[in-house]
Amino acid sequence: MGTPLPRDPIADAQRNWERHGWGEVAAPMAAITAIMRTQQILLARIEGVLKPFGLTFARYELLALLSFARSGALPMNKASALLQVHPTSVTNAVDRLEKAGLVVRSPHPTDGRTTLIELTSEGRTLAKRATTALNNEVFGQSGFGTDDVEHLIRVLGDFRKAAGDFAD
Amino acid sequence: MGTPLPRDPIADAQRNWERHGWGEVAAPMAAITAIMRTQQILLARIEGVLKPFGLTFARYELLALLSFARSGALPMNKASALLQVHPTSVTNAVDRLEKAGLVVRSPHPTDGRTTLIELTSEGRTLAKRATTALNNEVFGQSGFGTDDVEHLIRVLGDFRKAAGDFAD
DNA sequence: TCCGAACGCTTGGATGTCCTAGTATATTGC
DNA sequence: GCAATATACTAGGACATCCAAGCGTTCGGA
Repeated sequence: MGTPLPRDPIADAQRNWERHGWGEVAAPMAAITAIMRTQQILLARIEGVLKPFGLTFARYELLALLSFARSGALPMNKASALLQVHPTSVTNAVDRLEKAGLVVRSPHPTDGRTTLIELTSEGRTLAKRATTALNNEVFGQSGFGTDDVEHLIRVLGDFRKAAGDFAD
Repeated sequence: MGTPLPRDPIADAQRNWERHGWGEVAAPMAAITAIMRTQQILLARIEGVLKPFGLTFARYELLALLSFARSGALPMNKASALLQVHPTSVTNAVDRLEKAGLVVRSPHPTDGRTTLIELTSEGRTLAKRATTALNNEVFGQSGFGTDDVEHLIRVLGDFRKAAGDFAD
């Protein structure tokens, strides 16, 4: 977005919270705000890597999910649940992926309500290439130390579980 | 989005990554994906609390920022830099806040290019009330332990600094 | 058996984010 | 002093997300 700021704006916000009598919740506020900002940075990096492939993160996630499905196909509601996004978001992504020839919609063999999303061979190839790029350029250079990665996985996993994402 | 999944989809993705020969980057991938999902959950909670006030998170952030400015006013480019969003996003937020009577635009006294955003008294009052609600209903019940909060602030702070957010 | 409730997907609308381009004002350099 | 460059904001467009509604299909209890 531009040049680095002279000081960390989130640390400033934390101090402001404390100064206004909200010391009790200043730290969680800062942590949550940091998560929001970190997500924004990571998303920008990911989108940057995917752009040459004509993909966005939302579309890539769907392609990757399908590529791990045994048959290369999944019902739309299943994809919605696994990606944890609203069904209309999946409809949107499938529309565009289908237009790009990366997936096709097909009717469910036994349930007339359900639509299956199926990877085309182009889709499978592109998913592989995009995954390689993301692994090399983003996940392989996350900037997080090994211990920190483990800690994040644990802490955020507990949070997601408590939020009702999964039973496990 | 619905019922909890039987298993953690991110842990599954991590296993898929390992199974396909990407063991080296499977953990960072899982950590990053967890950050994306956690952000989504937190944002939904925040928006839920702000909805009764007629605010979204983007608009709230701008109100809060202004409420901490000595004069209750900031140039748009300053707000854009501090909130770390694109200038057009600030334009968008100000348009809506101004329509709601919470802020007003005024010309900069010495620089004809610059527009100042100024809190109205309604804006200041609403910011206070919304902050109280967020502190009580979100930040005060984040679900993160004290140690984890400190760890998140440190790890994500290092990450943001390395990403060029601030010099400090 | 059959009708109401539940489920699955899509359409339309509101928001937010970013990018690109355009207009106006300031600053800089010759 | 004036032209070239830089800065500040806004308009228009592409995407993504969610919610509310509508339509068709399936399930379940009387």
